[in-house]
Amino acid sequence: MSNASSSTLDTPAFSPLYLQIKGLILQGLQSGEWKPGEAIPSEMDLAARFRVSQGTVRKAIDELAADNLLMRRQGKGTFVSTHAEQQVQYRFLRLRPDQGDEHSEGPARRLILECKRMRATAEMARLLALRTGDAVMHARRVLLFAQTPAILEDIWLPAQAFKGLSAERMASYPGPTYAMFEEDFGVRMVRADEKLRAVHPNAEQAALLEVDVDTPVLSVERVAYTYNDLAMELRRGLYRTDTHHYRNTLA
Amino acid sequence: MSNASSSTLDTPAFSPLYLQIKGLILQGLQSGEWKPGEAIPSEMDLAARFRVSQGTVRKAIDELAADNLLMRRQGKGTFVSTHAEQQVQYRFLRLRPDQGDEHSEGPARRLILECKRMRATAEMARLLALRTGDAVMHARRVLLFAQTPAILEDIWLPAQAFKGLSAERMASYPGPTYAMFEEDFGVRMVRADEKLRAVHPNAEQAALLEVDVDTPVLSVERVAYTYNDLAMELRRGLYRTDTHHYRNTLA
DNA sequence: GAGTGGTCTAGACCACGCG
DNA sequence: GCGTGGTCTAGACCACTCA
Repeated sequence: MSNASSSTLDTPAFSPLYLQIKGLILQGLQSGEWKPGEAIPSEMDLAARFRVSQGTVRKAIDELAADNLLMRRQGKGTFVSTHAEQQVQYRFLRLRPDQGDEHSEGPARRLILECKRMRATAEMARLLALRTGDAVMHARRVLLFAQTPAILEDIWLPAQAFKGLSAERMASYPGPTYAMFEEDFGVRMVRADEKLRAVHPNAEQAALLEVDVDTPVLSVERVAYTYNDLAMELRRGLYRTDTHHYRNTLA
Repeated sequence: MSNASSSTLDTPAFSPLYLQIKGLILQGLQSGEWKPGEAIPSEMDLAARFRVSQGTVRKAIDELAADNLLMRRQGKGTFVSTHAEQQVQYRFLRLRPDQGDEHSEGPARRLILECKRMRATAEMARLLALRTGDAVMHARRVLLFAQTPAILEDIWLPAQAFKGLSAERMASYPGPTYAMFEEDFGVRMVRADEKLRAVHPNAEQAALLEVDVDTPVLSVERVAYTYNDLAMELRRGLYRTDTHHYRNTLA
């Protein structure tokens, strides 16, 4: 493995071996060479393939595991992370009941209110790295915990990557929506940014959440990214926080 | 370095060497052997002291650095993290202006409204691992960005660890409050949990934030911990989110 | 027992900061 | 030029999984 050197620039773009290996493994993940839930080759195999020592491969995998892109399991192998079959379903959902542990309420019920094609507004285009007017899929749904509406969400997706998405599929898929995105469209969300605000719902939103229009609700704007920081989803949610709260840990 | 073995339990409490080393370094941090901002001994020195190889010390330090307890600086050494002199001031503050980068507004202005001793309520006691009625310090303050009130905060601290805290000191200290806690009281906050809700301010809160009582604001309850998961601060904040938002990243 | 990841070591060399 | 952390290697052994 040679160094990515001899650039014409002054900045040598010098990169340690293990970061180059990390990039190569990342390429395999992006290209779909290894799919979510599958095992990647053993450290020894990768070391032989890339002509480096096992320790160097290990350091690359360590970082990818720290980023939640890979999961190591001693004695078994290293696996591509997935939103399915993960002990914690809803990996990106931070809403927790005030009483009781994590999700003592069981899985959420979903009501799909809408799912149709539309054209991206200027702001959607900006956030999703599209052009204004590009086709996007728009879905609207309500999540209920313990028979009570808790979340109203609008989801926008680049139509090109999500051909064939339907309300029926969203309603019938058992498990997290992000797991369905992996299974049906090969799109794995690896990271997301959220902006939170306290707002009042409008009349329509209030009705769907079964609250008064003067009940404060938590507005959550999320942009989710797949490999290589490519934005693939815009989500605007309203969370009821009268019986739940948004939990966060700072370190 | 021997293994922490021969327990009477079935569970061997077996721990890899590097984790034991990590624990020993943590002890040094807790005990104040190395203070925030100072350098700890070099990897070679620590390896000699603990009778292990440099690689084992390195792995222990790697984890402590990943936890933000230590900062590595190539060519210089490894330093104890601090809330002061950190490029990002306000490490635990997630409020960001809607326009402009991080804190284009410059440092916040602080108004200290109150700072006095009181007795812990049952809930404070529970969150701070005290007993109901134990002495706590209570401070109330307003933070202003760009001359506009943005945050109203109540802070409660175990009085025993914060003897001598005064409104004057809080107002005059240049830099983050958490840095003052380190400097004046030797208390370093390493982690915090937050619970967020959308609420309405009461009349007093609304007046202090210069908003109407029917303006939704973001309620942020924070419990901050020092080494060893010891709770040392309860903070209840109200954030205005009309010109700012709470930013979070999920991975 | 074979194969996987996990730990530990020892040694070589590189990149950076500073006197 | 020296000391620091950063990278890379090679080899040994341990712990876990599964056939």
